[in-house]
Amino acid sequence: MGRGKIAIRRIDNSTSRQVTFSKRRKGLIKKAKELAILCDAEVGLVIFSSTGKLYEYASTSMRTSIERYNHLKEEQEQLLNPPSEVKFWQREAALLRQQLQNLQENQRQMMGEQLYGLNVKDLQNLENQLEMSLHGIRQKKEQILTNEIQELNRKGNIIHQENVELYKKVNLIRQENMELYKKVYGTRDVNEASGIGFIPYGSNTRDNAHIPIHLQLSQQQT
Amino acid sequence: MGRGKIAIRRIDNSTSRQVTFSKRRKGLIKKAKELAILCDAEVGLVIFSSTGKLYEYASTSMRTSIERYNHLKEEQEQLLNPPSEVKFWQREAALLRQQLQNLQENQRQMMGEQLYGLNVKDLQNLENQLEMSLHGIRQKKEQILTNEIQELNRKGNIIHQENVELYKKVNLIRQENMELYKKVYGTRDVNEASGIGFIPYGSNTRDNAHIPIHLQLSQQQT
DNA sequence: AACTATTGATAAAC
DNA sequence: TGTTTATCAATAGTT
Repeated sequence: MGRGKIAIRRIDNSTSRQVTFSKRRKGLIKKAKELAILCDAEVGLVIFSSTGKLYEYASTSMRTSIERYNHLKEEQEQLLNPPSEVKFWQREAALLRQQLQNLQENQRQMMGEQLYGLNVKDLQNLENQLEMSLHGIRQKKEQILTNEIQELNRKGNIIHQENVELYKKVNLIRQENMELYKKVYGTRDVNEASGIGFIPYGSNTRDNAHIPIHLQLSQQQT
Repeated sequence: MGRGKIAIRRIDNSTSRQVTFSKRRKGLIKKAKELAILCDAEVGLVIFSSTGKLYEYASTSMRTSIERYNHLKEEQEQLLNPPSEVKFWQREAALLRQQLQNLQENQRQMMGEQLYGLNVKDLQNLENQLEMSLHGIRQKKEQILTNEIQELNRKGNIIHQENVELYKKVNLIRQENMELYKKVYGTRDVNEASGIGFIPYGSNTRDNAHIPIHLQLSQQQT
């Protein structure tokens, strides 16, 4: 693919060899990336130029890929060896990897991706499952809210009770105060003189002192 | 590049994902090979399919490439560390690699490849160098041949001397024999009766018994 | 480094 | 998995 085709053998001219290296290296890494993304594969690529410079690409991380490669190779070499403890862990890892994959598959479908290949029944099941999940989640949420409201009501009532008690005390003290005032200044109109009036219980502007005050909910809604 | 272009994101359909994986994996490995050959690079490539299967390509060997990668990475990490014995060997290795490369370059030119970019003077030098080499080689070869010829001549002379001695002995014995024959059978023609003639020294068909026989050379010529 | 004519890779279909 | 074909992408040679 170019102005002309070239034979696949070492390019003699060092300049054009370097140019080609630069171009093709870029292309190779791009293709490696695409493979990893398109096909959900793990790709590790190292390139040493003829001058010893390193270029690399890894879809996850080079360390991880190399480790995985080494483990796999060791595994292959152990096919003839006596079954050891290693085998157990290898199976364990394979199992976990499988589980992880299933889980991912599931989650992808739950997220509404990767629906290709599912028939109506599958989709119905998925829908039902999602609805059940949703129902459970809403129920849980409502219960939490209900509990919180109840708790707030309880606290509100307690505070209201305290409030009533306090009003009573205040009025008692005012009356005592008024008696003392009369003894000191005579029978003049006490209210006008002091500016401090008797406040009967239940004279709030809001006429709701009997019912608990509904406090603002502290929980944020998502 | 295909019937239609596709977005670079995970392919949902697992069947076509596998098909694409197979095709692109093949293509990627091909391109990796080409890069290695065309540009004289060392390439290592590992691919794990989403099912965990390993596919790999290495222009030299995967172990080698991984080792080289690890060493290089360690080297990079040591840029901040105190200069150690490792540094020395790293430089040594770099030096050797450079030397190796120069040598390869040289040899390639000596082999008549990679002559691009050389001017007439370079070419003349190269030619002179080659001619000097050739001269030395021929001289060496001729000396070996000369020595061999001398040695053969020496051996030939010895054999010839032995031969002469043997002839003399044979004739002496024949004469003894003839004397005995005469005593037994009288004066009849001894030669016709026995069929055994007197062979005088020097009566060879080839009249070269005096000069050493030039034996066939055992050395093969290249 | 930018530009194209070409070849090569590959997506889709079978 | 292999083959075919239409199309897009990579790149060899050039400026």
